[in-house]
Amino acid sequence: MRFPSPLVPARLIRRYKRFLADCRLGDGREITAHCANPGSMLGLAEPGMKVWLEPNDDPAKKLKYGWRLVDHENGHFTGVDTSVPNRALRLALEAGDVPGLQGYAGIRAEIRYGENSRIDFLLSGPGRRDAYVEVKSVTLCRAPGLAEFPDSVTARGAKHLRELAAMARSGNRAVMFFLVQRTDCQRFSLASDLDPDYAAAFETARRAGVEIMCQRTRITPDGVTLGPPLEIVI
DNA sequence: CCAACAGTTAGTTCGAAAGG
DNA sequence: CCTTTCGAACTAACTGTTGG
Repeated sequence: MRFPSPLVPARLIRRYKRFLADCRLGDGREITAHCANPGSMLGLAEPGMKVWLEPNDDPAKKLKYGWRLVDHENGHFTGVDTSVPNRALRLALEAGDVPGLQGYAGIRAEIRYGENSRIDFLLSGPGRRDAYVEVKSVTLCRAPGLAEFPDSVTARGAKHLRELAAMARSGNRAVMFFLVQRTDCQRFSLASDLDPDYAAAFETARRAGVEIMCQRTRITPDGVTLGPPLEIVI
């Protein structure tokens, strides 16, 4: 997935009200960028961080920049846009590049299921079980090389796991797909200390037959693509 | 009177649904 | 068919309401 417009570097001044981030551009101008991540962004919204913004000249948009990346200034990046994982995974699914999820003729997004939820991807094909795939964007890293999810309490995430478990019990494939939007991690684990309820729901889902998948992304200011699988250590 | 709980709000995106 | 509209998603902080 390529960014539609070339990103520009900036420095984060502060993030506030979930969706807003004041930044200083290279020419010294201070602007407010849209933060496409309503999560806690633990460790990723520190004032002074180098960030990359996507400019736009869309008159319908109030904010002329969107925050896409954190640049750790050591060659590594973290993607903060929560809509990127779904787009990048869709491209990879269509290209047949996702191990374990290849050869499905039908790829549909945002299909209603469960109790008023939507599944990120419903994969189907002749002669095989439907596969319900839920994608989560992983950005938390507290120990070197170890990516973790979630980064705060997520009741919705736990609900998604229960609904995936229900699909697995009723004979479908159900996949929890963690997409790590960081280039500096090789292993993945659950942040059970941050949300014990989520960790419990995860174990229940796994015992019910929900498959766990986890892949890294390759990130540059040009775009984001899927990378290799991570070792899951739970 | 205060704590606990419920509802609301913020901006953008995506895809589904509805309308022409 | 294409265009427009609509709802859901994301979470924290705030306001308003309720109950002990």
